[in-house]
Amino acid sequence: MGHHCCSKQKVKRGLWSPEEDEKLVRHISEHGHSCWSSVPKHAGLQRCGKSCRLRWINYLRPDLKRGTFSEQEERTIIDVHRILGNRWAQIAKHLPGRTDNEVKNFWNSCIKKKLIAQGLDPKTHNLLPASKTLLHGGGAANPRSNLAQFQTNGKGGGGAAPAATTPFTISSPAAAKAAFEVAPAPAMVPASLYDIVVPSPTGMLMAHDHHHRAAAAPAMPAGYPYTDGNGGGMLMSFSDQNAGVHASSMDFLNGSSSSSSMDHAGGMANCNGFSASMGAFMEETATMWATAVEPGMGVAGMFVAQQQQGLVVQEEAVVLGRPPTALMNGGGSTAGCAVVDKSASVVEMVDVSSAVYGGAVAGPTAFDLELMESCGMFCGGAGNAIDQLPWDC
DNA sequence: AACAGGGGCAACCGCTTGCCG
DNA sequence: TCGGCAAGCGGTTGCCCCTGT
Repeated sequence: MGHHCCSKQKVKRGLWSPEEDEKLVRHISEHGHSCWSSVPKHAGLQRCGKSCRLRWINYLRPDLKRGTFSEQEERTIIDVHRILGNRWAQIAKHLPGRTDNEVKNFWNSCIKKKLIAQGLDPKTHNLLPASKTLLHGGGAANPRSNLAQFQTNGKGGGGAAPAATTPFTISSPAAAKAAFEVAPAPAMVPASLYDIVVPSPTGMLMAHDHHHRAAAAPAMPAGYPYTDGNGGGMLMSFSDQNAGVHASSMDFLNGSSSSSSMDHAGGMANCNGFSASMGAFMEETATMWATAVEPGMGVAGMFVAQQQQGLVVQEEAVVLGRPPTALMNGGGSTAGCAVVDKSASVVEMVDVSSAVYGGAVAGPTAFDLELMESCGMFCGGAGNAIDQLPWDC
């Protein structure tokens, strides 16, 4: 069955010839494509408008990158896919010059197989059952759960598609707390794809800030793009304009924070277990954001204060009662801060001049709200298990 | 050299969404 | 509010090419 638009006319199907390509390119460069259904007629093509549109978007557009995917692109796809699932168009938006079709094909033909080969379920990014059995067999007990363990013990795990594609499976603080506390020995996250291997049995995907926990923090691997080279890792910061300046740093690895703002931001009572679980969740989100945002995309979506310079700024802000942004002028090679006005649903980004961005951003910028929404952050979005978190915001 | 099988990729199909009258 | 149309999107198909036998 052809397209409804195709049924009205005799259209050619199959591969496009160079002549057809040339006609389409010439027509669009001269007249644009205000209405795709009229393009084939005006361009002199025996194709349906839909086919023309696809050909243009996936192949003829001048801004397409083409060629093999870089390691960074691959990592981005994996990280964003872990959050968004098979939303190829959304994923492709984080890869300039790549189309959803290209990303989808690359995933199906390459990444998917790599994940499976490493014992990961490409849908959930969890360890496959066989791998879990193998890895959980005699592992040493460690209360610090890694991502795979965290997800495995959440409510979703597998089964129905929505849950399966949802990277976060906390159904409630209590459930998360329980899941976290009874978590069996963690398994190592298979190496190479996530590119972060810590030399400890914890298998954490990300180290935490060594400014606080230098002795305990696992070192980040050399070359990991979001570290300071001193072993420091990710750090998330929150501030609440309603409550005055209220910045905090989160120590995800150890399930604690330098202030109570995590619970405050979550709109719930203090709960150590939840803080730990929430930390894992936020860490995951941070990973995705940090990886998904590419230089030069016009999107400065970073909710992560990075490395110790950022931490110092945040802490100083608390002490001085000044917005952390006021303390971030110069001196740090990498610093970032997000200011969140929950009541007005406004998120401002300020100065994220890190290697991640290639120094492309300076001054207030727009946060990647679309991505946040996709992730179901801040009670937004629908269809994501994270929505079920009783966040009061 | 011929054939079979598999992988990769371009294109298609059909459902969903958004816009407009 | 509803229906029609166009665009967007994800899943699937089928062709082509490469590699192994």
